[in-house]
Amino acid sequence: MNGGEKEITIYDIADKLHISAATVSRALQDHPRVSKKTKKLVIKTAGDMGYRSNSFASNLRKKSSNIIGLIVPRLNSNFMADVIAGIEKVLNNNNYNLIISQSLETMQKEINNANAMLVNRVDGLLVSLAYDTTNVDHFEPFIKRNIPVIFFDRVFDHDGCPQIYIDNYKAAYEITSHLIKQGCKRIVHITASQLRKVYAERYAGYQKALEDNNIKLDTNLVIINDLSSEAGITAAHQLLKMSPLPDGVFSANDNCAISCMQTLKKAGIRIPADIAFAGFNNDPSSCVVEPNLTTVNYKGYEMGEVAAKLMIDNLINKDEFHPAHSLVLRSELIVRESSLRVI
Amino acid sequence: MNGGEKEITIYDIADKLHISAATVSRALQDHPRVSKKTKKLVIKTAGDMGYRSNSFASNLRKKSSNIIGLIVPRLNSNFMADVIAGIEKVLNNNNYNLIISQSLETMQKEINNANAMLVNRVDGLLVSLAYDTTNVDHFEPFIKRNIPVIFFDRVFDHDGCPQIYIDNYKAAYEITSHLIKQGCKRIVHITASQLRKVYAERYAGYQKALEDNNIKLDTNLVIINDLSSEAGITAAHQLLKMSPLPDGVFSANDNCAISCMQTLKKAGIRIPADIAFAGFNNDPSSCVVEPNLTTVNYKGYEMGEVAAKLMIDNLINKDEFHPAHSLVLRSELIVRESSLRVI
DNA sequence: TTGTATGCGTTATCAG
DNA sequence: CTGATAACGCATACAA
Repeated sequence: MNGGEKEITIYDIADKLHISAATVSRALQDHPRVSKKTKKLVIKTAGDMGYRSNSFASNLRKKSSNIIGLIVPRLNSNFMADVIAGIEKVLNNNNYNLIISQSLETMQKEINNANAMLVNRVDGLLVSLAYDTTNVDHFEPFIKRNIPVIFFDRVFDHDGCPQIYIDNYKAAYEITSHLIKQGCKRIVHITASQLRKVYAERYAGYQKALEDNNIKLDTNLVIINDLSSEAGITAAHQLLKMSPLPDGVFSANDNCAISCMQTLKKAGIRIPADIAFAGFNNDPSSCVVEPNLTTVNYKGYEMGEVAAKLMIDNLINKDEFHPAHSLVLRSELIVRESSLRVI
Repeated sequence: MNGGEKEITIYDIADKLHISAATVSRALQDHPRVSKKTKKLVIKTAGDMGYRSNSFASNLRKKSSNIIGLIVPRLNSNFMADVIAGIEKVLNNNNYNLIISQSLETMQKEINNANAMLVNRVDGLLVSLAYDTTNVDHFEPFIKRNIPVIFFDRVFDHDGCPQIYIDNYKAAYEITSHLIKQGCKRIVHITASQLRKVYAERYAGYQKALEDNNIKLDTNLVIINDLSSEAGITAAHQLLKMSPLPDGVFSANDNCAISCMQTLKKAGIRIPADIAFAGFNNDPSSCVVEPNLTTVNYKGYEMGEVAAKLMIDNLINKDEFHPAHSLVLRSELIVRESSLRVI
């Protein structure tokens, strides 16, 4: 019972104009070997008759959908919203559409989503992995079929899958070094699942900075959680129980840093005098919180654009040989009051 | 050149098992009139052969895509990210997929997006309108074809299109009354395009609250912009030039309220003593800013869930008669320090 | 420049 | 319970 009247097809247009369906099809595609006059007539008639091209039939014939799939851990984060906005803009400008789903940080749902994308016959897949994803076998069916799979942010090493990310190691090294320069000696690091390279590398950068400054790594100062606001509050309570009190915190995201900082402030801790703080992401809230949060600027929008552009390039030059080149985007340390000690 | 080997079809499975393609098709759909044994065998063989159902062909036959379209003004806002997360969850649980696009607040792009959705043959469309959309003719092709169009948040009155929103008039009335009770007499209202009912009704609620408290509306105190952070800064400078200085601000979103508040604070204005503040949305930043911002809690996630559920209901009972009922969701005033004056 | 004919892979109808 | 067959609407190879 879909729609009162029957849908118009190219045959209906052909009948009306006493030409063949093939010509109508060609005219609608702006095929070079159709006279200007017929094209104009066909397009006008199509409009008048309320024709809409049937993408099912067209896709079936062409074996491509012009749809790109996107699988992310969560849709509702500032960072991811920016990424998606960037992706959508680029795809839309290139006449591709975007179909999205979230894994909610579980590998099982990520697998289900991947299968749905496979059945929906996306022309390419953009992926940022869930916390607990241990392998990427669920993307093999795409790779086997030469459907490009591009990882961004939460990436995975796989031959044939380009990756887009920032130099997390370097950024973490810089931010930790900065804290040390501000006089911090007992720096807590709050991070998430070490299965994800982003977090493992931030941790590694933190370690290296300590080492280069002759500070021994104290694993009691490393807290692994899910970097949520709630986790930040819990972490704050953990910190308060440490003795001596840490004098610095480097959280792997702003969200967690902010709630942790606020909880500590309520407990009477002075930021940055007692404990200096640094986050990661440059969330809007990072320059709302007082004192403003030192962080790493890490533009989601740009990452989305770059990922989508790389996808488009891959699809356009599908026949040519493509080394799976990866892209490392720039990030920058933004020093704000939360880590600045007046000396 | 898509994929090295040929894609497996139900015919290949049929050949291998020496049964008909029809039986394979039925088995894969778990059709009741297929023996358990055949079903099991077919499903196993399909898996072994690396079969994936061809949704193009299937959709072509069934004339439905199981895809829902979503058009929003911007993807990267806290509110919208929550909405989308809610929508995706519900759709995914019901085996529908989500295809999204953003109008970037322009009607022209909204029209283009709508056309793309039409060609992509979405089974239903969820829409939140751009600032400058003056009519909804571009959704007529859907309505004509009985494809459900549901408006949420930035809605439009149209017979046959359900709407989901909150009572903006009431919320604005409450928040303005609250400011008045705190002693505010010259309350600035910052809002956006009055083409959008959400903003027009908030403005109306503001006016009504003034009126009920015998405060004369002063249109010089009403600022219309795009509610961005930048607009908040500009608004702050406008406020500073007003004399006498206003003693309250009700901004139609938190984002703008926060940047305005921060700018005023830097200029030496005390919040709430000199100027009391209230926003709208309950953005995460609203409880990070100091003083914490009084606002209206307005859960995007729930709105997304409700919209998606209504869509699913519509699609499942497509044959039955459906009055285009609308839904008004609950919202609540959250009073925080930004508007609390110690008396 | 246009027309003819065919197949893309399913699902649904009908018959057994 | 299973099989044969006919659409679904379009794009393209081939013919004219």
